[in-house]
Amino acid sequence: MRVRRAKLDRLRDAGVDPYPVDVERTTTLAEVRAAHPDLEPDTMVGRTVGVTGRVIFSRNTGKLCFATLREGDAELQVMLSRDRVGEESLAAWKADVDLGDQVLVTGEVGTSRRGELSVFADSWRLTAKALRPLPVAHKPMSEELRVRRRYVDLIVRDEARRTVRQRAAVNATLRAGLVSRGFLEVETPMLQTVHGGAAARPFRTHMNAFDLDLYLRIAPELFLKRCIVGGLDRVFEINRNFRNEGADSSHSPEFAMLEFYAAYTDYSDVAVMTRELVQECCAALFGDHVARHHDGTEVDLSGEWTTVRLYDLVSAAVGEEVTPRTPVEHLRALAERHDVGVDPAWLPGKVVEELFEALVQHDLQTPTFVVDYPVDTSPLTRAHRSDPGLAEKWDLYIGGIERGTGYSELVDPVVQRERFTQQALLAAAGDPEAMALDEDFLEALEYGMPPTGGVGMGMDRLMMTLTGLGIRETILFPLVRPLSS
RNA sequence: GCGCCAUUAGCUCAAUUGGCAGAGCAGCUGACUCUUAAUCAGCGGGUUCGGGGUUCGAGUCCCUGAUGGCGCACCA
Repeated sequence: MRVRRAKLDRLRDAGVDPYPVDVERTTTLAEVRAAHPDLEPDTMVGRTVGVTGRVIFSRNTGKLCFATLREGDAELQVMLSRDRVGEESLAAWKADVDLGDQVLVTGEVGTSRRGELSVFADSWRLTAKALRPLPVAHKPMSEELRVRRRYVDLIVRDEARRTVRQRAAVNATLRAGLVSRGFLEVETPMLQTVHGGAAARPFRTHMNAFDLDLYLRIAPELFLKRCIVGGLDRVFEINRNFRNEGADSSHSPEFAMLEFYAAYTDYSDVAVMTRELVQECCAALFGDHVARHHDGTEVDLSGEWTTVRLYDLVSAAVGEEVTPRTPVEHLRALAERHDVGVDPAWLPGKVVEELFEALVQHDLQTPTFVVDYPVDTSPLTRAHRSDPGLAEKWDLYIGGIERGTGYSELVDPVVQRERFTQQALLAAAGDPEAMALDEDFLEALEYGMPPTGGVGMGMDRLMMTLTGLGIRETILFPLVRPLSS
């Protein structure tokens, strides 16, 4: 760093602009590679180009210097010989150019005697001097440094760049897939006066102009449903949610979520759409419906996906039939028998879900829709059309982790008000994640909402499903605790 | 929030029972017109995460704080 600052000062004193604005790039490294795929060794093509890139390797054999430039994903060798650039310019290259610097090299395209495609420089100039050295190229960066200095990670590591592209491809594929199915992309508030749509603790903030306490949204659900009330029959949103909870390898305090709602569909219809959309994303990345993780693991997402009822899975796991009518005392006894800790305040449905999470969830490796959840833990879902005590809800499991959820939405304003009132009782009893009563949302429902199916799917989790990476690798700049000075 | 482990040169890591803090790469100086993780010769580089303690002596042991990783809890 000190040495490079000194070089920078020396360059400025010599009248060299280390950060010029007029750089005569005529083509990209990728284009040069694409245009000359199969040249014989030691040939010149008679074409002069101006290429730019960051110096990532440098080799000096005296009167001939080699450097490897990288620009995005493309790499190309440049060669600087005394014969072509002259003694003075070659000496300046050796003295001034460090690994990590960005340069413009103008010269003829050809191949070295060893056959490496190269630009034979006639001239060169700095386009951006690097004051900090790149990390050693052949040792992995620590995970912490990769996250804290993602820009360096992107310079150094192919996989980091690939992950960004894959995420962009998944976003584009989902948008295209939803638009082609007649969905409209909307953007709903992230600053909300009442947080709702999920059970989670919110971040709080304050608006000075209205002297108003606000929440960062934990889900867009209640606003997207307002869209349905307003006659926008198919809507979706891909955007950030914020939850003030733990951060680990599968949870980030801000995370991207896809939610979509379609009038005149139910939870079975939207399950099919969800499967198709995930398969389309997989195909966009890998060409078919098998996800290839970076570590070589393959995850088969093809074909129809299994659908199993929650109570059937729990019944099988505990060895006796469990139904929505099973008394909560008996459920607690079953939990104790299987070493599953339960809170005495929990409703029976919560105990059943806990049994599922402890005994079944991690075995659901292949894509599985777990359907028909207890109604008492699903306050925004309509009751099952034929099974009392159940709600028309599914959770999608892949690799033992929940990847998304879908409902036949509760549209009855009277029942919805009762559900909110029950949540308020839970909140009064000390449950910090109980949903708040949203009077404006209830008013919207009172104008009449058509039957609607809806889905929420974490985008980061989808990326994890497809790539096998941890959540902090799928997010370009994940939140990290600041270093103390 | 709780528990366990880690933090040493720009980067990746060593350092025996508590006994002179080291290597590779990067950097600097020099040689070399076909290298490609170039090679060869030489040189410099440290608040061992911060603070306190035990000891003749601490990277190493004890206390404390910071940050990170993993596990648990909560959640998606």
